[in-house]
Amino acid sequence: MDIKTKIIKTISTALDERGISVSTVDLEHPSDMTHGDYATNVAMVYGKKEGREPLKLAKEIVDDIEKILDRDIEKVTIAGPGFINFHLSRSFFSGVSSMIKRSGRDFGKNDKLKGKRVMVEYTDPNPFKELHAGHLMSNSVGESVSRLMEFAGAQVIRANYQGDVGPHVAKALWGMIKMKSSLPKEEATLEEKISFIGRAYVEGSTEYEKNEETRKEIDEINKAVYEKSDPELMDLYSWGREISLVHFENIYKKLDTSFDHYFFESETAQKGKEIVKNGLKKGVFEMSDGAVVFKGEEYGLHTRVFITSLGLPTYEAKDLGLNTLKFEIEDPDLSIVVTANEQKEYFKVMLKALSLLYPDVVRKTVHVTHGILTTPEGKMSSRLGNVIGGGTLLDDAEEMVLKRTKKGGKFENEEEEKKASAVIALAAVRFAILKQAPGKNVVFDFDRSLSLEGDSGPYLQYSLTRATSVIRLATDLGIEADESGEFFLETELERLIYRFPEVVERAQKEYAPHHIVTYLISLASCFNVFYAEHRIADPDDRYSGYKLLLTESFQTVMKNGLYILGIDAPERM
RNA sequence: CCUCCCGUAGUUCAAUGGAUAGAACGAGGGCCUUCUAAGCCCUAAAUGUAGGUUCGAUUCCUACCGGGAGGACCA
Repeated sequence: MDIKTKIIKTISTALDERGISVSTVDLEHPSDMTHGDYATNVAMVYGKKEGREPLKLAKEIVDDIEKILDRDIEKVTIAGPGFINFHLSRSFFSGVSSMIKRSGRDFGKNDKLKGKRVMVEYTDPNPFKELHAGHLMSNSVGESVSRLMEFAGAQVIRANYQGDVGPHVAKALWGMIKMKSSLPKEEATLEEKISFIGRAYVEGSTEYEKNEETRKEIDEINKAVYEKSDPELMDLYSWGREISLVHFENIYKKLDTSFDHYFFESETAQKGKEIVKNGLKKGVFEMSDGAVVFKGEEYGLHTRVFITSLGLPTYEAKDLGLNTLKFEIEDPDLSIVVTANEQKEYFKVMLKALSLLYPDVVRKTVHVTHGILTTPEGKMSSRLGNVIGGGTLLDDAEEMVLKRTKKGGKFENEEEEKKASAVIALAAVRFAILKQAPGKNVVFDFDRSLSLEGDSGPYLQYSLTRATSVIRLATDLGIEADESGEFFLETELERLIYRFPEVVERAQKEYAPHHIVTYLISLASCFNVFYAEHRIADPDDRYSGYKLLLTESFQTVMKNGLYILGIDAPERM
C-alpha cells in the first residue's frame, strides 16, 4: 500500500470512529512545503456538516492518528482554519530513493489499463498539402498521450489518418496539370518535387475561388479521383501521393514517432458513404437540397452535410467510416482521436450521428483536442501565406540550437554535437507545445517560444545531463549510493521526487501532458538548487552516498518524465 | 443571431473549491581558481467588471465587457 492510500485510510478510520462516514477523503499536497507533504480539509468539510467545531474535530482526528503513526510519518499537525498536515519522515524519503533506483524505467508506471488495447490517432497531415506547424502540435500531443497510455500498461496502437482524396487533392492536381511544363524530372530532389506540389495546390485553390470555370474543372477532377476513372490522371495522382508520403515519413523520423497503422480517406470514403446510406433508411439522416444531412438541432447541435448533392462523401461521412473501421481492424478497448479544438463542435455532431448507429464505437471513443497555433499576426492560413512548415520549423530550431552549442557545448566531436542539437531542438519544440493545458491556443513566436533557457525543454535536458555527469564522476571516485541519509539536510528535491506517479496518474486521467511538464520544471529547478548548494561527488563527505542515491533517483524520474513528453536527452550538452 | 472555448505580472504559461495566486521571459542587482553559468540567489510586478453560492472562489452560478473558434454541400 502506498503512503497516500495509507494516510487516506487512517483518516477515514478516525472519522468512522466518530460516526462520520465518508466516501472519499480529499488529500492534497500543500502548495507551501512548510505545511507538510500531505494535507486534508476533512475537519472543515465534515465539521460543518456534522455541526462541530472544525478545530476541535481536527484535534480529535489527529489524536487518533498519532496512536498509529508509523515510521513513514514524522508528525501530524493542525494549521489554519483546520487543515491536518502530514509531514513525511527521513526514512520515507531515503526508502523512496532506493525504491526508485530499483524500479528504474518502470518508476511512474501503473496498471490502470493493463491488458487493454488503446488506439491513438494523431498527426493526420494531408498528402498534396504541406505538413505544417499545426500537425506538429497534433503529433506532440498524440505521441505524449500514447506514452501516457503505455505508462498505464496499455498496448498502444498509433494511427495516422491522411486525407488522400477530396477537394484539396483535386486543387493540387489541377495546378499540376496546368504547370505540367515545369513538372520535376524523376532525378529531381524530393524538396523540389514537394515544392512543386505545394505551388500547384496554391495555384489550384486561388483559381478555385476566383474562376467559375476552374471550379467546375476541379470538381470534375475530384469526382474522377474518387471513381479512379481517368488512368492518366491517376498516374499523376499516384506520383504526387507517393512523394507526399515519403516526405511525411522523413518528418516522422525527425519527430521520433512511428505509426502502427495508416488510414487513408480513400479507404474510409466508400465505407462512410454506405453507413450514411444505411442511416438514411433508418431515418438518422435525411435529404435536404439534394444532399444527405444530419439534423443536429434536435440534440442541441447543428446540421451538417454528410453526402454532397454531387453524391460525394464529405469529411463527416469519411469520419464515420474511419471510426468504425478502427474497431473492425484493431478492436481497441479505447480509441483516442487527437485534433485541433476548432473541430470540437464538428466532432460532437459526427459522434452524435455515429452513436445512433454504432453506440458501442462512440462509447469507447474519446476526443482530445489541442489548441491551434497562431503566429503573432494571427491565425495561419495558406491564403495569407503565413503558414509555418513543420519540416522548416524543425530545421530552423536545429540551426538555432547549433548556434548555441558552438558557443560552449561540451561535446567530444562534431558528429555528437550535430546529433545532440537535433535532440535539443525537438525538446524545445515539444516543450513549447506541451507546456500549456490541452485545448489552449499557442501564440507562436519563433524566438520567444523556442526558448533554450528558463522554462524550456533544454532546461530539463540540461539538469539531466548535469546529474548524469556528476553520477559518472562520483562512480569514478568510488562513491557508492546508499540510504544512510538519516541526518542529512532535508531538501525540497526529495519531497517532490516521490510524487511522480501521482502526477502521471492525473495526466493520464485528464489526457493532459502539461501536468508532466509543470512537474518536471519544478523538479529540475529543485535539482539545480540542490546541485548548487551541495557538492555531490565528494569522497570526504559522509553523506555523499545518499546524495548520490538522491541524484540517481532524480535522474530516473527526469528520464521517465521526458520520455512521456517524447523528449530524448543527450549525454552531454 | 445561435453554440462552444478563453480573459491571471509588461509578455508567454501554471494553480483536483483551500492556507501568503506559482514559474519563465523581459527589467534591475549579485554569484564561476571547487561536480557543466543552457545554471543559482535577491528586488519590483497580476486574478476583465458587477453581483451570487460557500467557513473559504482565479476555480462554481448569473449578467456585462473584451478576444477566439464553429454554425449545409471544405477539412
